[in-house]
Amino acid sequence: MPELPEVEIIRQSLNKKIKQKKVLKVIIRNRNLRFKIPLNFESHLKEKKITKVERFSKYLILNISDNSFCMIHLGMSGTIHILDNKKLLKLTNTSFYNSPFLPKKHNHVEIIFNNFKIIYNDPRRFGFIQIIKNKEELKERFRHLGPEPFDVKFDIDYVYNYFKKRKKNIKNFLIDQNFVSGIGNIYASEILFLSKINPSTNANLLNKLECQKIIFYAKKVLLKAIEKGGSSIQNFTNTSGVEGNFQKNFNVYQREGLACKTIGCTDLITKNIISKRSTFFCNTCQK
DNA sequence: AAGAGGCCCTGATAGC
DNA sequence: TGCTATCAGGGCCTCT
Repeated sequence: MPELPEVEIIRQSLNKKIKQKKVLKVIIRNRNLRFKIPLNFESHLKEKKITKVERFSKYLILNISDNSFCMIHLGMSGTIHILDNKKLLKLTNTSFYNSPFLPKKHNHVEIIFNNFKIIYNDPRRFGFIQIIKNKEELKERFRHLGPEPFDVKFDIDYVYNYFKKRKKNIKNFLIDQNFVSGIGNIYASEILFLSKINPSTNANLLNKLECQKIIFYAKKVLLKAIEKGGSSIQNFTNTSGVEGNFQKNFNVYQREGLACKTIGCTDLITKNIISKRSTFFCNTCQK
């Protein structure tokens, strides 16, 4: 489940690898991702340079030399691998695959460069790859998304006023991309734990101090996760050295029944289903 | 317009 | 052992 930090880690290594490189060929084995990959996808990329790789929220944005964009979303189980002439590099550790090697199944898209290729693998096909014609179209595509937690627009006035006129629990808002973009189910639980706010709390009941805490810890948790190379849900080891470590810093996520990490707290972590999503919290620390 | 719920998909796991 | 049911959840869609 790549969220903003994991996508940022992938962006960094992908940018290093393919910036200013020319696409020689594109192979598509399965067009049926979340959205069908259009038939002209291959010809659109062929013989063009990738000028740089950017990111917004959980979206990777490959800038193409003709001023168009190739947008990639990894959905829940998408991974990107680099197959070098000599070695295989896995750029994300968030899939359900345990193997550090290239999975045999579900390699849907290959983008081939001079002496290496990048491979998009996605067992559940919740991800997608789209061509965006120009900047205006890109802006339109992201129009519905709220600011990232790092955005100066994500401030106390925005958050407090947003909550004031709405009626939904805070957990739901944190994973609502219209409100704030980039946070998913894992980091939402972590942010609320650090903010000492119960995930079921109605957002319009939060005072300004609590809103400030959410803003502060949203930034802090995501930055820390990026610093740690993202989160690996499965505990595998990999020789390519691109594994994430943030899962070791989880306070609540997937820690149901384990001791709360707050010093002096003797409670156990609880799991609740909120709007069909598992939510982890400490009933004592998060009132 | 806000918010609830459904759907897409495969693999891991639980239960019989 | 082999079957079926359930769960995992991001984004988009429909309905109220």
